[in-house]
Amino acid sequence: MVFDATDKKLLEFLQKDSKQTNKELSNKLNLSVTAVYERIKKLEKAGFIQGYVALVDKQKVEKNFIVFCHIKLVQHIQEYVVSFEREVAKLNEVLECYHLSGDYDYLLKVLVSDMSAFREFMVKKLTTLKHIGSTHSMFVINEVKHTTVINF
Amino acid sequence: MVFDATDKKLLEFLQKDSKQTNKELSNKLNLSVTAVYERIKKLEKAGFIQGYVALVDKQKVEKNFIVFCHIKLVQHIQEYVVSFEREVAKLNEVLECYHLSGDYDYLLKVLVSDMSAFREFMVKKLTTLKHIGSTHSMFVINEVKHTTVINF
DNA sequence: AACCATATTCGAAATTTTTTCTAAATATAC
DNA sequence: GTATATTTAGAAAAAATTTCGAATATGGTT
Repeated sequence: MVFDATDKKLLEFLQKDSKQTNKELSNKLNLSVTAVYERIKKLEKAGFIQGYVALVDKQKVEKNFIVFCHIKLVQHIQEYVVSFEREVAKLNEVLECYHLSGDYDYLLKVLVSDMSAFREFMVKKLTTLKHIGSTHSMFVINEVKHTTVINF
Repeated sequence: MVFDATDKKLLEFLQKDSKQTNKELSNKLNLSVTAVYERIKKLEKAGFIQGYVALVDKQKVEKNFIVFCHIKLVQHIQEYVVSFEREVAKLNEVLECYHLSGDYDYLLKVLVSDMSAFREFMVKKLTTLKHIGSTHSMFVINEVKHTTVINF
């Protein structure tokens, strides 16, 4: 599939605001409404666009306490890895989970309402997962930047 | 503003797929199309919904190399903090930046195409920022989970 | 350069969705 | 219990998306 400069610009715009009309986009791209429409469908079908979502204000819904958790597994065998990854992905509080190089095996981004909710999460959910060795938590004092926009 | 169980469900649906029509949402919520419409407008105006975006597949656009960077400032004075935060937020490769408690001051989530692009980013952009003391990079082997959906 | 096959583009029409409007129903406050 | 908002619903209007056929451009081949 061809993916030209116009497609790039289109993805740029849609990543910033997906509620723009095709007419608005057609003006910005100097194209017809239909051309914009066809390009978007092409990008969707080719899998460039994974989906469209509403972004919710964390503060408004009282989920404003972010914690990054480093996690080591007791042992690095296949079965433990697969099982841990499957179970951790199910936890709603875990927004992101990465398998890392370096001293720790995993990095989790956890979102809860406050410190007491985090304690609850640790005791009731995280530490009850099988095969976990040690954990190390880092608390976020301030979110300086957070974007879903990928530049390319 | 009142924010009831129906609003919660509505935000849940919109966080997963913002391209659903109000008619589809009205079926899921047992409401009329207009009721859904009014609730969405209310949530937008009250700031619960920050915006609507398209999510792009990292692999497709060849930006699939994630690095978490810990950063220490040379000194923790107001001027350095403000200046660093302003400058780091401008960098396109930096998707997220957090001011942290603990051993390191900041945690950055950096997205680039590959290791050589990361080296370029470190040398040309990150380490040229003023007031940076030390950095420590952790490379992502695998993204186990990544969601923009906040559960509440 | 001429040719073909494939892609993309355009404008108009058809369809669908959003938005507005009015009135009825429901809830809230006094 | 009555008055005042707020929410809801259905219909109509406005706007957007989607489809369609034809024109234009693009890339590869001879």
